[in-house]
Amino acid sequence: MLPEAAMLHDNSLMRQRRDKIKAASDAGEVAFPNDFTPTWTSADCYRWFLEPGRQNTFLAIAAGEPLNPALAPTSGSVVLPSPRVSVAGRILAINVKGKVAFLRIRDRTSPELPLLRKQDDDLREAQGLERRGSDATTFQLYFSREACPEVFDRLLKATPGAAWDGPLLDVGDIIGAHGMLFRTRTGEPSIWVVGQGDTPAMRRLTKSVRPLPDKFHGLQDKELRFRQRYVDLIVNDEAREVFRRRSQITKGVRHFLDERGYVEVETPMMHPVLGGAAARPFRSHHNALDMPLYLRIAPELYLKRLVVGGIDRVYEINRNFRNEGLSQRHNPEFTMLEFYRAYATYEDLMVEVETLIEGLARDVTGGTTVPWGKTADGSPRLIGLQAPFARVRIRDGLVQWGGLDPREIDDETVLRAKAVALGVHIDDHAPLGKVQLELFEAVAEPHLVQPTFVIDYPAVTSPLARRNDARPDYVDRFELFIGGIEISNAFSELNDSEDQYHRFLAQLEQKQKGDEETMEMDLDYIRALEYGMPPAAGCGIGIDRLTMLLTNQDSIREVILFPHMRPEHLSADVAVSEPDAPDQGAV
RNA sequence: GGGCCGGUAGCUCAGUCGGUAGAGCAGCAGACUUUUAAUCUGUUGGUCGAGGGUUCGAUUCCCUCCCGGCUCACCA
Repeated sequence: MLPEAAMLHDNSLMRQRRDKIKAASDAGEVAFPNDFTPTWTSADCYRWFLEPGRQNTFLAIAAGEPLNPALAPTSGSVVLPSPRVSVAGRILAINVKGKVAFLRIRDRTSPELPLLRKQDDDLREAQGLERRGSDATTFQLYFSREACPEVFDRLLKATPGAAWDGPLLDVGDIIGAHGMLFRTRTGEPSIWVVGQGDTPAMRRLTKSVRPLPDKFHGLQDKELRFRQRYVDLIVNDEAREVFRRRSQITKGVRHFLDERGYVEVETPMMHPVLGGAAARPFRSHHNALDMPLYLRIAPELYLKRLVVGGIDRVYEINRNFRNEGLSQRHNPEFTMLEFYRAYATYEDLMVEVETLIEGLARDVTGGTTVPWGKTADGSPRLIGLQAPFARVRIRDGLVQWGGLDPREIDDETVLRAKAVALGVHIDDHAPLGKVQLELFEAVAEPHLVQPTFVIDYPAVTSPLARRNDARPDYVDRFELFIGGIEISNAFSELNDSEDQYHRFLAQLEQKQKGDEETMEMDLDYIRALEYGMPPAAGCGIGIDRLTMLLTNQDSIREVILFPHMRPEHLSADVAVSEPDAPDQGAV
């Protein structure tokens, strides 16, 4: 039985928490209110503490109000005026200590807190105070029974005789609180929670019926982390950081391209004709039109139609779908940036790509040297992302890493023998160019850790790329490898409609030989080219893989919020429905 | 699809050379007026992934299946 299956059933912890909802309802409260407006975020609060004179322990009193005797300063405390603040968030820890209590909450600004805490530490150090030294992503609320006895007894402590004999709050609940800013004896920026008039010190806004995972170890099971990403995001700081960076990356890409005059577009994700890449598609069907459709494997042909239409600089960031195997680096749907630039060559795009990636590394990681996995001795492997990147020709790579003599590069017999010796499988019907490419990938990719543009691609493997003027069997194309994985693929675009037509024909021939990943003839695309596409170059960048690189994650599933999984209910159904099965005897 | 490893409390894990299981956290009861993985005392909680076999007895051994992780192959 899957752990999830068990969780579909109620358990004692959940029953207990549901009873607490009922206790609140019975007391006349709205169980799930939506009338609380936080006025400050946790980051707002932190920044308040960064102001001069607020680094050491102090007690805050509400500005303009008399000192509340319940908030009597401990001996030696400085008293500072504080604004009254309302904050809201999810409780990540409850710590009741006699007649005081501490809650740690998280809100939408929590990712900013580690940096703010560091700034705070720097200020404290400059004044001869101890660094707090914490990278906590939660913000602290302080309660004293004296300041808010009704809240304290009802929400945080057992109250004998109450509808529910115990604290009504649990870790995981979402609360709204009101109070003043102060620093505890240990210097922790906190809110002294205290009500004001009709404003209660604290209210529960949402009850969490399911208990959260272990507060220290978090959620470790990868399957549960991916299936229940919401829980992963609640309890695992690293997961939140990965997706914060992913958002920065896509924003950074858009900013970079927008600044250079590119126009963002959205083209069809359902294609009547398969094209733009070599891959197996997902098939669908339109009922009203009674026609087959493919989920797109690449946006390329539509984007180039737009270049024909006069959008000389165009890009799209969106999903591609490929009906192929799953792996650490492959998800059936993945996010691709493609951009096209008229009057540019693939060499121009190399500069554009290395500038983009260097800039993203700076924006997202703060530098151009990023850690990527570990070296053989266990220390972090470092990748330098400062431009320019290295460039290597496929034939040079075959010589350098494949141990081939330069004269053997065009000898298919020698290459195939080499492939067999290395245990690399290459189709018998593959032409020389494809043999070269596959052999190169086998021998060179492990060496392509530092960013490297691979160039000199054989024309047969690139049916949409422009031929090299001097050597028509080759195309003006590059692939960018970083960390041993392919990050980008780009080429000068073929805009000769007649050549394009014949290359599509060649694809059809490949298909008849049994290749399942060929493109189809796209006559409308040929027609578009016949109107004339300006000379152009285009580039694709795998956003998921780029995110892996800039977050040091070795699996694509760590950078996709909801990676593809087997359907969960197959196993859960068995476990859950068994007691009610109508014909249990007939097995 | 092949190979290797795994599934034990809500979570993180230990354990049982075959005699129906433990810890920490969470929960519950209590103590504690500045904690931050708080601490201390007591305590609840388990169809040991599912089914079958061997056995007096299976969570443990065997078989099948389900689910997952890693890995190889195809692919970006």
